[in-house]
Amino acid sequence: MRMIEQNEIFLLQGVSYFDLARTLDCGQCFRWRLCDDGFWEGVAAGRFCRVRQRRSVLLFTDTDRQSIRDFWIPYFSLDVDYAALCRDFRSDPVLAQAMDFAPGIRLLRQEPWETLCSFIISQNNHIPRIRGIIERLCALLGEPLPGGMSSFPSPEQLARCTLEDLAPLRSGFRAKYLLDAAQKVLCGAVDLRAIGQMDPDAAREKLTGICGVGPKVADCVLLYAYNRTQVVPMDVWMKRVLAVLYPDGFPKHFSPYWGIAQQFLFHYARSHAGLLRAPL
DNA sequence: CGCCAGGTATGAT
DNA sequence: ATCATACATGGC
Repeated sequence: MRMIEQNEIFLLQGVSYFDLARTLDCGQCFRWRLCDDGFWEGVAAGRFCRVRQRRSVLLFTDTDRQSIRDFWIPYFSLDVDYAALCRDFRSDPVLAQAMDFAPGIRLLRQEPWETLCSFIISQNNHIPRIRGIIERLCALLGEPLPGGMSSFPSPEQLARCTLEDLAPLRSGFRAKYLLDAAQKVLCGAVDLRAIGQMDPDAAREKLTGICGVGPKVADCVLLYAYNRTQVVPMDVWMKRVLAVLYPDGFPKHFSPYWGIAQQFLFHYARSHAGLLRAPL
């Protein structure tokens, strides 16, 4: 990969095994929007940018060279050798089919606090509605950023709120969970920095101490924010995949990376609902 | 209009 | 331990 600049637009060339649209639209993140001009715009960790893909080239605007190198490349996992990973995955026929159906999905490295809140909101909810709630949350409590979007509100900002303050989010029963998460993170009962140093079982134990955080939400945080690639969040779709496509369990061979494989399988399952819907 | 959603807390066996 | 049920809301 190499980066060149053409009047305010940064071009990242030689990008492979990457599909921007699928990566941003596969249910791991909720704050990116496709604009009419083909650019995706979004905010991550308090940074706004616009990005578009043309074959093996990524075009960035509203950011700078250093942010791309130090933040956006790791954010999109463009520093990870997916060629080797996908070659390995291909030895499994089910995974090969899922990757052929929708190649290029990469695991994002997202900010832990935002990821925690996002997946608290995700429970028993539709993806379009998850997006709406998060958008209203950021507009209500986040800091305005250049570009028109707002940052994700900090634990402090959220902890200052009452349930009534959060009513405009229309987040239903989840609002009290958000407040509990904010309080526990603010007072140090849950130390998001320390969780980054813990093994997945200890981390899961800590996270599920937050009201509204069960095993599925905790695992989403471990995978999508802490890059614990061995963790597989078991939602209804992955349970169906397991029951129908892997009746003898997931092959052990890829165990350090099953979380990444999960992304292809999750997307494949949702796109073939008819084949997988009935059983559980 | 009902059905259901990237689940979890709660109370009952 | 395991199992059923309620849960707020609105996209489809």
